[in-house]
Amino acid sequence: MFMNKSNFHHGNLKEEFIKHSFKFIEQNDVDKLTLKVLSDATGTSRSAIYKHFRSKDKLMEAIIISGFNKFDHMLAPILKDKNEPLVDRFYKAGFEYIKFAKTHPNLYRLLFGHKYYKLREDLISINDENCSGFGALKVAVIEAQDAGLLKKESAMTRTILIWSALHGLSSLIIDGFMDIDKDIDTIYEELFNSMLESTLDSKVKIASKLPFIGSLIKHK
Amino acid sequence: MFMNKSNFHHGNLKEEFIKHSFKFIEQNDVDKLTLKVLSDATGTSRSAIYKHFRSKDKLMEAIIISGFNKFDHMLAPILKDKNEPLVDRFYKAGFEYIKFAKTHPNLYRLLFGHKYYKLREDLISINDENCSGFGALKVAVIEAQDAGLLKKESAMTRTILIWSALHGLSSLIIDGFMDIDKDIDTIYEELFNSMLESTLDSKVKIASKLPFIGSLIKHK
DNA sequence: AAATAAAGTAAACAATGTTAACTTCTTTAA
DNA sequence: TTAAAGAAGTTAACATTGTTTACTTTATTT
Repeated sequence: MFMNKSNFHHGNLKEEFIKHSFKFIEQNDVDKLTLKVLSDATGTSRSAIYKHFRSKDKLMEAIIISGFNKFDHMLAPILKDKNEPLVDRFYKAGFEYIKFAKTHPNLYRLLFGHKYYKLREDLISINDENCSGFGALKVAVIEAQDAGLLKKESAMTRTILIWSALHGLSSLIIDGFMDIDKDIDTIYEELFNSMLESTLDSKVKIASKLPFIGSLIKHK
Repeated sequence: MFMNKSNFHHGNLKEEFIKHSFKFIEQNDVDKLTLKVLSDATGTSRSAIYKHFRSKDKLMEAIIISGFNKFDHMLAPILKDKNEPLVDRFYKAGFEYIKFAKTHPNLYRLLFGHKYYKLREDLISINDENCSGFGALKVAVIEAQDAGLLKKESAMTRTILIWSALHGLSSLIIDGFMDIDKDIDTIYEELFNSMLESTLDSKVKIASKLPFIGSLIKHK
Protein backbone atom coordinates (compact mmCIF):
# COMPACT_ATOMS: atom_id res chain seq x y z
CA MET A 1 0.00 0.00 0.00
CA PHE A 2 1.96 2.98 -1.24
CA MET A 3 0.59 6.49 -1.09
CA ASN A 4 -0.21 8.82 -3.93
CA LYS A 5 1.03 12.19 -2.79
CA SER A 6 -1.53 14.70 -3.93
CA ASN A 7 -1.88 18.33 -2.99
CA PHE A 8 -4.81 17.54 -0.79
CA HIS A 9 -4.01 14.41 1.07
CA HIS A 10 -0.93 14.80 3.13
CA GLY A 11 -0.41 11.12 3.70
CA ASN A 12 1.32 11.08 7.04
CA LEU A 13 0.03 14.23 8.67
CA LYS A 14 -0.37 12.63 12.08
CA GLU A 15 3.31 11.80 12.33
CA GLU A 16 4.15 15.23 10.94
CA PHE A 17 2.25 16.89 13.78
CA ILE A 18 4.14 14.89 16.38
CA LYS A 19 7.47 15.40 14.63
CA HIS A 20 7.01 19.16 14.38
CA SER A 21 5.82 19.34 17.97
CA PHE A 22 9.00 17.61 19.09
CA LYS A 23 11.14 19.89 17.04
CA PHE A 24 9.29 22.94 18.31
CA ILE A 25 9.66 22.20 22.01
CA GLU A 26 13.37 21.68 21.56
CA GLN A 27 13.48 25.45 21.21
CA ASN A 28 10.30 26.78 22.81
CA ASP A 29 8.16 26.53 25.89
CA VAL A 30 5.49 23.88 25.75
CA ASP A 31 2.70 26.41 26.13
CA LYS A 32 3.95 28.19 23.03
CA LEU A 33 3.04 25.11 21.03
CA THR A 34 -0.33 26.15 19.58
CA LEU A 35 -2.43 24.63 16.87
CA LYS A 36 -1.56 27.60 14.70
CA VAL A 37 2.13 26.83 15.06
CA LEU A 38 1.47 23.29 13.88
CA SER A 39 -0.86 24.21 11.05
CA ASP A 40 1.67 26.74 9.80
CA ALA A 41 4.50 24.24 10.08
CA THR A 42 2.61 21.57 8.16
CA GLY A 43 0.89 23.90 5.72
CA THR A 44 -2.59 22.85 6.75
CA SER A 45 -5.57 24.55 8.31
CA ARG A 46 -5.98 25.12 11.98
CA SER A 47 -8.62 22.44 12.37
CA ALA A 48 -6.90 19.74 10.32
CA ILE A 49 -5.44 18.30 13.47
CA TYR A 50 -8.88 17.19 14.63
CA LYS A 51 -8.97 14.56 11.88
CA HIS A 52 -6.06 12.85 13.63
CA PHE A 53 -6.44 13.75 17.30
CA ARG A 54 -9.66 14.09 19.27
CA SER A 55 -8.24 17.14 21.05
CA LYS A 56 -5.02 19.00 21.63
CA ASP A 57 -4.58 17.00 24.81
CA LYS A 58 -4.56 13.80 22.75
CA LEU A 59 -1.71 15.23 20.71
CA MET A 60 0.11 16.13 23.89
CA GLU A 61 -0.47 12.60 25.06
CA ALA A 62 1.22 11.27 21.94
CA ILE A 63 4.15 13.61 22.51
CA ILE A 64 4.41 12.53 26.12
CA ILE A 65 4.39 8.85 25.17
CA SER A 66 7.09 9.47 22.61
CA GLY A 67 9.02 11.57 25.10
CA PHE A 68 8.96 8.89 27.76
CA ASN A 69 10.15 6.36 25.23
CA LYS A 70 13.06 8.63 24.45
CA PHE A 71 13.80 9.11 28.14
CA ASP A 72 13.49 5.44 28.98
CA HIS A 73 15.64 4.37 26.07
CA MET A 74 18.28 6.75 27.31
CA LEU A 75 18.20 5.71 30.96
CA ALA A 76 17.24 2.05 31.19
CA PRO A 77 20.12 0.60 29.11
CA ILE A 78 22.65 2.42 31.27
CA LEU A 79 21.22 0.89 34.44
CA LYS A 80 20.91 -2.55 32.91
CA ASP A 81 24.36 -2.76 31.31
CA LYS A 82 25.82 -5.85 32.94
CA ASN A 83 29.24 -5.11 31.50
CA GLU A 84 29.63 -2.08 33.74
CA PRO A 85 30.21 -2.17 37.49
CA LEU A 86 26.99 -1.36 39.32
CA VAL A 87 28.36 1.80 40.87
CA ASP A 88 29.47 3.10 37.52
CA ARG A 89 26.02 2.44 36.17
CA PHE A 90 24.49 4.55 38.92
CA TYR A 91 27.02 7.28 38.37
CA LYS A 92 26.45 7.41 34.64
CA ALA A 93 22.67 7.15 34.94
CA GLY A 94 22.48 10.15 37.25
CA PHE A 95 24.84 12.06 35.03
CA GLU A 96 22.81 11.36 31.91
CA TYR A 97 19.55 12.08 33.72
CA ILE A 98 20.64 15.63 34.46
CA LYS A 99 22.11 15.99 31.02
CA PHE A 100 18.82 14.94 29.46
CA ALA A 101 16.93 17.59 31.44
CA LYS A 102 19.51 20.20 30.54
CA THR A 103 19.51 19.29 26.86
CA HIS A 104 15.73 19.02 26.52
CA PRO A 105 14.33 21.28 29.24
CA ASN A 106 10.91 21.76 27.69
CA LEU A 107 10.47 18.08 27.02
CA TYR A 108 11.63 17.28 30.53
CA ARG A 109 9.09 19.66 32.04
CA LEU A 110 6.40 18.19 29.83
CA LEU A 111 7.22 14.69 31.04
CA PHE A 112 7.77 15.37 34.71
CA GLY A 113 5.91 18.58 35.36
CA HIS A 114 2.45 19.20 36.68
CA LYS A 115 0.57 20.57 33.72
CA TYR A 116 -0.28 17.28 32.04
CA TYR A 117 -0.05 15.01 35.02
CA LYS A 118 -3.55 13.69 34.42
CA LEU A 119 -2.53 12.51 30.97
CA ARG A 120 0.62 10.98 32.39
CA GLU A 121 -1.34 9.03 34.96
CA ASP A 122 -3.03 7.04 32.19
CA LEU A 123 0.25 6.41 30.44
CA ILE A 124 2.99 5.47 32.80
CA SER A 125 3.19 3.50 35.97
CA ILE A 126 5.99 4.02 38.41
CA ASN A 127 5.97 0.34 39.15
CA ASP A 128 6.38 -0.89 35.61
CA GLU A 129 9.88 -2.25 35.72
CA ASN A 130 10.06 -3.08 32.05
CA CYS A 131 9.45 0.14 30.22
CA SER A 132 10.04 3.02 32.61
CA GLY A 133 13.32 4.53 33.59
CA PHE A 134 12.07 4.68 37.14
CA GLY A 135 11.35 0.97 37.05
CA ALA A 136 14.85 0.25 35.83
CA LEU A 137 16.24 2.39 38.63
CA LYS A 138 14.28 0.42 41.19
CA VAL A 139 15.59 -2.85 39.76
CA ALA A 140 19.11 -1.50 39.97
CA VAL A 141 18.55 -0.44 43.57
CA ILE A 142 17.39 -3.94 44.46
CA GLU A 143 20.35 -5.38 42.63
CA ALA A 144 22.63 -3.12 44.65
CA GLN A 145 20.97 -4.22 47.86
CA ASP A 146 21.32 -7.88 46.97
CA ALA A 147 24.97 -7.33 46.13
CA GLY A 148 25.49 -5.71 49.52
CA LEU A 149 26.20 -2.31 48.01
CA LEU A 150 23.16 -0.62 49.49
CA LYS A 151 21.54 -0.93 52.88
CA LYS A 152 18.61 -3.32 52.84
CA GLU A 153 16.00 -0.74 53.63
CA SER A 154 12.88 -0.34 51.48
CA ALA A 155 13.92 -0.38 47.83
CA MET A 156 11.03 1.89 46.93
CA THR A 157 12.03 4.48 49.50
CA ARG A 158 15.64 4.50 48.35
CA THR A 159 14.57 4.68 44.70
CA ILE A 160 12.29 7.62 45.40
CA LEU A 161 15.06 9.46 47.21
CA ILE A 162 17.56 9.00 44.40
CA TRP A 163 14.97 10.11 41.90
CA SER A 164 14.04 13.09 44.11
CA ALA A 165 17.59 14.32 44.23
CA LEU A 166 18.05 14.03 40.48
CA HIS A 167 14.68 15.55 39.73
CA GLY A 168 15.23 18.35 42.22
CA LEU A 169 18.64 19.31 40.92
CA SER A 170 17.53 19.05 37.28
CA SER A 171 14.48 21.18 37.96
CA LEU A 172 16.42 23.87 39.78
CA ILE A 173 18.85 24.03 36.89
CA ILE A 174 16.37 24.25 34.06
CA ASP A 175 13.89 26.45 35.92
CA GLY A 176 16.39 29.23 36.34
CA PHE A 177 17.50 29.00 39.95
CA MET A 178 21.16 28.53 39.24
CA ASP A 179 22.57 31.90 38.40
CA ILE A 180 25.88 31.23 40.01
CA ASP A 181 29.01 30.95 37.98
CA LYS A 182 29.79 27.38 38.80
CA ASP A 183 29.97 24.25 36.77
CA ILE A 184 27.54 21.50 37.43
CA ASP A 185 30.02 18.67 37.57
CA THR A 186 31.27 19.60 41.01
CA ILE A 187 27.74 19.64 42.28
CA TYR A 188 26.97 16.32 40.70
CA GLU A 189 30.09 14.78 42.23
CA GLU A 190 28.87 15.84 45.65
CA LEU A 191 25.34 14.74 44.91
CA PHE A 192 26.57 11.32 43.92
CA ASN A 193 28.72 11.04 47.03
CA SER A 194 25.94 12.12 49.38
CA MET A 195 23.28 10.12 47.70
CA LEU A 196 24.88 6.85 46.90
CA GLU A 197 28.37 6.49 48.27
CA SER A 198 27.22 7.34 51.75
CA THR A 199 24.82 4.45 51.68
CA LEU A 200 27.35 2.02 50.30
CA ASP A 201 28.54 -0.55 52.77
CA SER A 202 31.92 -0.56 51.17
CA LYS A 203 33.24 2.48 49.37
CA VAL A 204 33.84 1.94 45.71
CA LYS A 205 35.78 4.02 43.31
CA ILE A 206 34.09 5.19 40.17
CA ALA A 207 35.87 3.52 37.29
CA SER A 208 35.61 6.29 34.77
CA LYS A 209 34.61 9.89 35.19
CA LEU A 210 32.39 11.26 32.46
CA PRO A 211 32.89 14.38 30.37
CA PHE A 212 31.40 17.41 32.02
CA ILE A 213 27.72 18.22 31.72
CA GLY A 214 28.31 21.90 31.35
CA SER A 215 28.21 25.07 33.33
CA LEU A 216 25.32 26.33 35.37
CA ILE A 217 25.09 29.55 33.45
CA LYS A 218 21.48 30.51 33.55
CA HIS A 219 19.29 28.42 31.31
CA LYS A 220 17.08 30.41 28.96
CA MET B 1 -7.54 59.65 55.54
CA PHE B 2 -10.55 57.38 55.90
CA MET B 3 -12.46 56.13 52.95
CA ASN B 4 -16.02 56.87 51.98
CA LYS B 5 -17.41 53.56 50.84
CA SER B 6 -19.56 54.31 47.84
CA ASN B 7 -21.03 51.92 45.34
CA PHE B 8 -18.55 52.99 42.77
CA HIS B 9 -15.22 53.26 44.46
CA HIS B 10 -14.18 50.02 45.96
CA GLY B 11 -11.50 51.48 48.15
CA ASN B 12 -9.08 48.63 48.49
CA LEU B 13 -9.62 46.69 45.29
CA LYS B 14 -5.95 46.06 44.72
CA GLU B 15 -5.58 44.16 47.97
CA GLU B 16 -8.84 42.39 47.27
CA PHE B 17 -7.48 41.07 44.00
CA ILE B 18 -4.41 39.69 45.70
CA LYS B 19 -6.39 38.29 48.60
CA HIS B 20 -8.84 36.51 46.34
CA SER B 21 -6.04 35.22 44.15
CA PHE B 22 -4.40 33.69 47.19
CA LYS B 23 -7.61 32.14 48.35
CA PHE B 24 -8.33 30.81 44.88
CA ILE B 25 -5.01 29.05 44.34
CA GLU B 26 -5.39 27.33 47.68
CA GLN B 27 -7.99 25.23 45.90
CA ASN B 28 -7.26 25.54 42.18
CA ASP B 29 -4.50 25.35 39.64
CA VAL B 30 -2.73 28.61 38.98
CA ASP B 31 -3.74 28.64 35.31
CA LYS B 32 -7.39 28.47 36.38
CA LEU B 33 -6.96 31.91 37.92
CA THR B 34 -8.42 34.12 35.20
CA LEU B 35 -9.42 37.75 35.23
CA LYS B 36 -13.04 36.64 35.07
CA VAL B 37 -12.60 34.63 38.25
CA LEU B 38 -11.27 37.74 39.98
CA SER B 39 -13.86 40.12 38.59
CA ASP B 40 -16.63 37.77 39.67
CA ALA B 41 -15.10 37.36 43.11
CA THR B 42 -14.79 41.09 43.65
CA GLY B 43 -17.98 42.11 41.87
CA THR B 44 -16.19 44.27 39.35
CA SER B 45 -15.74 44.27 35.60
CA ARG B 46 -13.17 42.21 33.79
CA SER B 47 -10.98 45.17 33.01
CA ALA B 48 -11.08 46.81 36.42
CA ILE B 49 -7.86 45.07 37.30
CA TYR B 50 -5.96 47.20 34.80
CA LYS B 51 -6.46 50.26 37.00
CA HIS B 52 -4.33 48.56 39.63
CA PHE B 53 -1.97 46.31 37.67
CA ARG B 54 -0.37 47.03 34.33
CA SER B 55 -0.98 43.44 33.24
CA LYS B 56 -1.97 40.08 34.61
CA ASP B 57 1.71 39.30 35.00
CA LYS B 58 2.07 42.25 37.36
CA LEU B 59 -0.69 40.77 39.49
CA MET B 60 1.09 37.42 39.44
CA GLU B 61 4.23 39.23 40.47
CA ALA B 62 2.45 40.62 43.51
CA ILE B 63 1.18 37.17 44.39
CA ILE B 64 4.65 35.72 44.00
CA ILE B 65 6.15 38.39 46.23
CA SER B 66 3.53 37.74 48.85
CA GLY B 67 4.00 34.00 48.45
CA PHE B 68 7.74 34.20 48.97
CA ASN B 69 7.19 36.29 52.06
CA LYS B 70 4.91 33.61 53.38
CA PHE B 71 7.44 30.91 52.52
CA ASP B 72 10.39 32.79 53.96
CA HIS B 73 8.55 33.65 57.14
CA MET B 74 7.82 29.97 57.55
CA LEU B 75 11.32 28.70 56.87
CA ALA B 76 13.84 31.31 57.99
CA PRO B 77 12.81 31.49 61.69
CA ILE B 78 13.16 27.73 62.02
CA LEU B 79 16.70 27.82 60.69
CA LYS B 80 17.65 30.84 62.78
CA ASP B 81 16.19 29.69 66.08
CA LYS B 82 19.23 29.75 68.35
CA ASN B 83 17.31 28.00 71.11
CA GLU B 84 17.19 24.80 69.10
CA PRO B 85 20.13 22.49 68.40
CA LEU B 86 21.36 23.02 64.86
CA VAL B 87 20.52 19.49 63.77
CA ASP B 88 16.98 19.85 65.03
CA ARG B 89 16.65 23.05 63.08
CA PHE B 90 17.67 21.29 59.89
CA TYR B 91 15.32 18.44 60.60
CA LYS B 92 12.38 20.69 61.27
CA ALA B 93 13.13 23.00 58.35
CA GLY B 94 13.11 20.13 55.88
CA PHE B 95 9.98 18.75 57.42
CA GLU B 96 8.16 22.06 57.20
CA TYR B 97 9.44 22.67 53.69
CA ILE B 98 7.74 19.54 52.41
CA LYS B 99 4.67 20.26 54.49
CA PHE B 100 4.42 23.72 52.94
CA ALA B 101 4.52 22.27 49.44
CA LYS B 102 1.95 19.65 50.35
CA THR B 103 -0.35 22.13 52.02
CA HIS B 104 -0.10 24.80 49.32
CA PRO B 105 0.78 22.87 46.15
CA ASN B 106 -0.41 25.51 43.70
CA LEU B 107 1.38 28.29 45.53
CA TYR B 108 4.50 26.18 45.73
CA ARG B 109 4.45 25.54 41.99
CA LEU B 110 3.88 29.22 41.37
CA LEU B 111 6.90 30.13 43.49
CA PHE B 112 9.32 27.43 42.37
CA GLY B 113 8.02 26.34 38.99
CA HIS B 114 9.02 27.42 35.54
CA LYS B 115 6.01 29.32 34.28
CA TYR B 116 6.79 32.67 35.90
CA TYR B 117 10.50 32.29 36.34
CA LYS B 118 11.16 35.51 34.47
CA LEU B 119 9.10 37.42 37.00
CA ARG B 120 10.85 35.62 39.82
CA GLU B 121 14.24 36.61 38.50
CA ASP B 122 13.46 40.27 39.11
CA LEU B 123 12.15 39.57 42.59
CA ILE B 124 14.34 37.19 44.49
CA SER B 125 18.01 36.54 44.67
CA ILE B 126 19.33 33.24 45.82
CA ASN B 127 22.16 35.01 47.54
CA ASP B 128 20.11 37.37 49.64
CA GLU B 129 20.70 35.95 53.09
CA ASN B 130 18.30 38.24 54.85
CA CYS B 131 14.97 37.71 53.20
CA SER B 132 15.04 34.41 51.39
CA GLY B 133 14.55 30.98 52.84
CA PHE B 134 17.36 29.79 50.64
CA GLY B 135 19.64 32.44 52.08
CA ALA B 136 18.78 31.35 55.60
CA LEU B 137 19.54 27.76 54.66
CA LYS B 138 22.94 28.75 53.35
CA VAL B 139 23.70 30.63 56.56
CA ALA B 140 22.71 27.57 58.55
CA VAL B 141 24.94 25.38 56.40
CA ILE B 142 27.88 27.67 57.06
CA GLU B 143 27.04 27.67 60.73
CA ALA B 144 27.04 23.88 60.69
CA GLN B 145 30.39 23.84 58.94
CA ASP B 146 31.90 26.26 61.45
CA ALA B 147 30.56 24.13 64.28
CA GLY B 148 32.17 21.07 62.76
CA LEU B 149 28.85 19.44 61.98
CA LEU B 150 29.24 19.53 58.24
CA LYS B 151 32.24 18.91 56.05
CA LYS B 152 33.98 22.11 55.01
CA GLU B 153 33.25 21.79 51.34
CA SER B 154 31.62 24.59 49.38
CA ALA B 155 28.67 25.91 51.36
CA MET B 156 26.85 26.83 48.19
CA THR B 157 27.18 23.35 46.78
CA ARG B 158 25.93 21.75 49.95
CA THR B 159 23.05 24.22 50.19
CA ILE B 160 22.01 23.52 46.62
CA LEU B 161 22.04 19.80 47.23
CA ILE B 162 19.88 20.01 50.33
CA TRP B 163 17.50 22.27 48.53
CA SER B 164 17.49 19.95 45.51
CA ALA B 165 16.49 16.98 47.58
CA LEU B 166 13.68 18.86 49.31
CA HIS B 167 12.48 20.44 46.09
CA GLY B 168 12.65 17.14 44.24
CA LEU B 169 10.72 15.18 46.83
CA SER B 170 8.16 17.95 47.26
CA SER B 171 7.66 18.20 43.51
CA LEU B 172 7.25 14.48 43.01
CA ILE B 173 4.66 14.41 45.77
CA ILE B 174 2.52 17.32 44.61
CA ASP B 175 2.88 16.57 40.91
CA GLY B 176 1.25 13.20 41.24
CA PHE B 177 4.12 10.74 41.08
CA MET B 178 3.53 9.13 44.43
CA ASP B 179 0.65 6.76 44.00
CA ILE B 180 1.97 4.27 46.47
CA ASP B 181 0.24 3.67 49.74
CA LYS B 182 3.01 4.79 51.97
CA ASP B 183 3.35 7.59 54.43
CA ILE B 184 5.81 10.31 53.76
CA ASP B 185 7.42 10.38 57.18
CA THR B 186 9.42 7.22 56.56
CA ILE B 187 10.73 8.68 53.34
CA TYR B 188 11.62 11.94 55.01
CA GLU B 189 13.46 10.12 57.79
CA GLU B 190 15.60 8.43 55.18
CA LEU B 191 16.05 11.64 53.23
CA PHE B 192 17.26 13.41 56.33
CA ASN B 193 19.63 10.60 57.17
CA SER B 194 21.10 10.43 53.67
CA MET B 195 21.28 14.11 53.18
CA LEU B 196 22.51 15.46 56.45
CA GLU B 197 23.45 12.80 58.94
CA SER B 198 25.79 11.15 56.50
CA THR B 199 27.76 14.32 56.19
CA LEU B 200 27.91 14.93 59.90
CA ASP B 201 31.31 14.36 61.40
CA SER B 202 29.70 13.15 64.58
CA LYS B 203 26.29 11.56 64.53
CA VAL B 204 23.67 13.47 66.44
CA LYS B 205 20.34 12.32 67.64
CA ILE B 206 17.33 14.36 66.69
CA ALA B 207 15.92 15.77 69.88
CA SER B 208 12.28 15.64 69.03
CA LYS B 209 10.49 13.95 66.18
CA LEU B 210 7.75 15.97 64.59
CA PRO B 211 4.15 14.95 64.01
CA PHE B 212 3.73 13.21 60.69
CA ILE B 213 3.35 15.17 57.48
CA GLY B 214 0.76 12.85 56.09
CA SER B 215 0.37 10.00 53.72
CA LEU B 216 1.47 9.97 50.12
CA ILE B 217 -2.00 9.23 48.84
CA LYS B 218 -2.16 10.84 45.47
CA HIS B 219 -2.42 14.58 45.59
CA LYS B 220 -5.29 16.01 43.52
C1' DA C 1 -19.59 3.79 -11.74
C1' DA C 2 -21.61 4.78 -7.46
C1' DA C 3 -21.47 4.83 -2.64
C1' DT C 4 -18.87 5.45 1.31
C1' DA C 5 -15.29 6.77 4.07
C1' DA C 6 -11.22 9.57 4.95
C1' DA C 7 -9.02 13.95 5.10
C1' DG C 8 -8.99 18.32 4.17
C1' DT C 9 -11.35 23.46 4.32
C1' DA C 10 -13.78 27.78 6.02
C1' DA C 11 -16.57 29.93 9.29
C1' DA C 12 -18.26 30.49 13.71
C1' DC C 13 -17.98 29.76 19.08
C1' DA C 14 -16.76 30.96 23.75
C1' DA C 15 -12.95 32.10 26.75
C1' DT C 16 -8.59 34.34 27.34
C1' DG C 17 -5.76 38.76 28.13
C1' DT C 18 -5.77 43.45 26.58
C1' DT C 19 -6.89 48.15 24.95
C1' DA C 20 -9.68 52.29 23.93
C1' DA C 21 -13.21 55.43 24.78
C1' DC C 22 -16.32 56.82 28.07
C1' DT C 23 -18.36 57.76 32.89
C1' DT C 24 -18.42 58.64 37.76
C1' DC C 25 -16.64 59.84 41.99
C1' DT C 26 -12.81 62.12 44.79
C1' DT C 27 -9.34 65.34 45.44
C1' DT C 28 -6.98 69.47 44.61
C1' DA C 29 -6.36 74.34 43.32
C1' DA C 30 -7.78 79.06 42.21
C1' DT D 1 -17.02 77.37 46.35
C1' DT D 2 -16.39 75.87 42.18
C1' DA D 3 -13.68 74.17 38.34
C1' DA D 4 -10.09 71.17 36.90
C1' DA D 5 -7.67 67.10 37.32
C1' DG D 6 -7.18 62.61 38.18
C1' DA D 7 -8.32 58.16 40.13
C1' DA D 8 -11.26 54.26 39.56
C1' DG D 9 -14.72 52.25 37.55
C1' DT D 10 -17.69 50.88 33.03
C1' DT D 11 -18.76 48.89 28.22
C1' DA D 12 -17.30 47.51 23.78
C1' DA D 13 -14.08 45.80 20.77
C1' DC D 14 -9.62 43.07 19.54
C1' DA D 15 -6.60 39.19 18.49
C1' DT D 16 -5.50 34.62 19.97
C1' DT D 17 -6.63 30.34 21.95
C1' DG D 18 -8.97 25.51 21.48
C1' DT D 19 -13.05 23.59 19.45
C1' DT D 20 -17.18 22.44 16.64
C1' DT D 21 -20.12 22.40 12.58
C1' DA D 22 -21.12 22.19 7.89
C1' DC D 23 -19.08 21.70 3.65
C1' DT D 24 -15.70 19.99 -0.01
C1' DT D 25 -12.38 17.10 -1.99
C1' DT D 26 -9.91 12.94 -2.55
C1' DA D 27 -9.44 7.84 -1.90
C1' DT D 28 -11.31 3.39 -1.38
C1' DT D 29 -14.63 -0.20 -1.83
C1' DT D 30 -18.32 -2.74 -3.85
